[in-house]
Amino acid sequence: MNKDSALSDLRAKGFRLTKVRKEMVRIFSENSCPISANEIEKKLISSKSSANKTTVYREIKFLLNNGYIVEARIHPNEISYESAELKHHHHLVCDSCGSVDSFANCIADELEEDIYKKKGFKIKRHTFELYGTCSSCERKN
Amino acid sequence: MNKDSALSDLRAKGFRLTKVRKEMVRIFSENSCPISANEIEKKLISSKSSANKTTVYREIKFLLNNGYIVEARIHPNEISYESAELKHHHHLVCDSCGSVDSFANCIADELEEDIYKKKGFKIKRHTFELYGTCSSCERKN
DNA sequence: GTAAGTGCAAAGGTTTTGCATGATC
DNA sequence: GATCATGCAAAACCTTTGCACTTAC
Repeated sequence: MNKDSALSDLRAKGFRLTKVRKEMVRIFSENSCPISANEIEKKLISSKSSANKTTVYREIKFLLNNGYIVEARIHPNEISYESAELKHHHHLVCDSCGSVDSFANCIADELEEDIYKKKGFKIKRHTFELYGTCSSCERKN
Repeated sequence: MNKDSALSDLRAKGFRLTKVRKEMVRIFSENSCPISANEIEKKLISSKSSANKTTVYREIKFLLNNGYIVEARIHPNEISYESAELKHHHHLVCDSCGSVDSFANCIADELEEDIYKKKGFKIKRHTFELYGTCSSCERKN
């Protein structure tokens, strides 16, 4: 998402522009890879805008409910989030080093009509994450 | 998985056939939809073979490590599992009623070579779950 | 009998909730 | 000054670990 347009958008909708909110909007706008509540908390500390974990969770929920960010489940037992404005894509998660790359190929759209016709199931969203070994870890073996 | 072949397989490998293990093998062999530790615990109680949650988790880990079951992440904050012998498939999860259907279409295999050529990333496994509204919930609206 | 499997209690990690305080508009 | 946002403490979840007991072989 674009930081400035998101902020003026939020203001126009009557939401308050607090320190944490502005910082989190900035973090998501500058970050190309999904991040967890824990990582957000660390980034807030680094930028000298530290916030309570509860606040981080509440702000995540706020940005999620208002469509600024989306979920990405790249780690077990931890939900990550990224800007909703990024072009539709999915992730390549390395099992060895944890690095996250992204790729754009996706057939969900093509499946959508087919599955609706066959099963009457209306797809709204989907997850599609690939796990394996990245090139640099592959070279080490 | 086939219950009897799984049990004789386990015996052949020198593992013990305890009550919980036999029951869980049966549950996974008869269940076509992914289930969580919590749901397994309930099924064990129903079949009068109740076991401690810890035991359920340990048995899940055991069956997972030995290749009898696989993970399916269809719910947030909860891991589900299903028989590893089912033909490769993915899930249609209804946001309204929670029902889980499955479908076989998957492009991960086709992507595999392409992504390896382009990025050097070696895909080992993947998630692909579709969320939306099932036909019966769609009719109600 | 010996190892593998179990139960209990306790703890780890992530996420949520209640309530009083503080900041934004 | 009225809400919305925050912090703290506590709790709710899911899952794991340590240790003593029990069971399958």
